[in-house]
Amino acid sequence: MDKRTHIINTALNTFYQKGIHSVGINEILKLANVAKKTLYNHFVSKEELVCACLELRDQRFNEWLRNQIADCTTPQQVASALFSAIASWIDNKAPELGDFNGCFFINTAAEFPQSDHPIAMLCKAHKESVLQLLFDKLSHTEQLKGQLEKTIQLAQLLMTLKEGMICQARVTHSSNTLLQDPVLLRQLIASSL
Amino acid sequence: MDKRTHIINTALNTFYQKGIHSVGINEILKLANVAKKTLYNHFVSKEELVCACLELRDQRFNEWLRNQIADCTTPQQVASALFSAIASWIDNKAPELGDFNGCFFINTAAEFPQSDHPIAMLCKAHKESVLQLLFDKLSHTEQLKGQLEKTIQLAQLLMTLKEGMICQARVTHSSNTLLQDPVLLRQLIASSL
DNA sequence: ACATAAGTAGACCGACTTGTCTACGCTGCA
DNA sequence: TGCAGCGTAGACAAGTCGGTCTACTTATGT
Repeated sequence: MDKRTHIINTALNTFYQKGIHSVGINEILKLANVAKKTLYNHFVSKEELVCACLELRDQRFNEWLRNQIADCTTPQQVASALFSAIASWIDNKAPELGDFNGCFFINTAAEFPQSDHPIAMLCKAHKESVLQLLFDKLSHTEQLKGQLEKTIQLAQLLMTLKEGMICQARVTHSSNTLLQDPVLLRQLIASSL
Repeated sequence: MDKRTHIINTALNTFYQKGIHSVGINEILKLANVAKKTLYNHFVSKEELVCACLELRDQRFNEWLRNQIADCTTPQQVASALFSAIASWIDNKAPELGDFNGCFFINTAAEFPQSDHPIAMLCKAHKESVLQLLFDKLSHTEQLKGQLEKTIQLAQLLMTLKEGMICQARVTHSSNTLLQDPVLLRQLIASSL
């Protein structure tokens, strides 16, 4: 396999499970069975490696989410698919995303509080791209066609609920089945239509 | 002032703004104008100091939140007060909680991923105590008296929305006014009654 | 066949980390 | 008066970090 992508894969897994500051370059080298020179041949610094990990994660997560909501044609279906997808991820039934350890971007942003830091900016960019993804999907439904304002509102609401689910699960180490209740879901959607 | 609490105050402010791993003991010593021996006279290690910070923060945050929802007598009022309180915190209008930098407990938990670590357990405990606080308040309202199951559900939902608001604001550096819309709020509550 | 590139193993550097220890100053109490 | 006890200032130990560098090996392409 390509050395570069192999390094990024190993680093992403390790960073996601243990955080950035807690993982040294040497640990990644051992896990990847790669010499230090090889790593610094592909990346000028640890920071650049972290950025590559964030980009890969962004790509993978968005693709996964896009697939999860691919077949939805109504806002209700989008919301239902979204929340059950997140729930299955929390329950470690989404192997593409690795063992659940919260949102990699929120975790990483917590370690780099300066908002102008390149790493923090990538975390922000990810959240914007996910919001865009939800917005696009919702805006193609019959119920929301042409209703820009309401579509934005609903996408925002879904994002907030998604983040809440993930963060709660991360800290409490248990998944919240609340948002899979179809009755509650219908009410939630109704409030934005 | 008592040296010990002065150290904890300084440490809490600094850790909250910059994260735990990014802040060395020496930085705290300088900011607090305190000798190293004094610090290690009160705390056996950095970890113990971090724990003291978490406990102080838990105390302050819960007291603040309790005050914010003190006068509420209906679930709608609780939800409304909760979300506008969080929004004002995000907009740096809650001086008791310091300059907004997300949830200290979620940020800290992200830096200590091992769930059995004392620090991670304090973070989890905080979330449970906040949930309990909301549950207690809701269970004293006329509308939810005796309805244990529905009360738990609504408290959970409010928690999820609260976490979502905070995490989103942390990463995107902007507050989301969506949850202050009374219409949406009424629908939300209605789904749990 | 041989040059060039890319790999390995790991010593090494300087900066930084937590935590200990020495030497000394101030204050309050018997 | 004298002696604990708590404080300051900061050197120091022991270890980790990111990153560089040397010396050597392997693979590839003309």
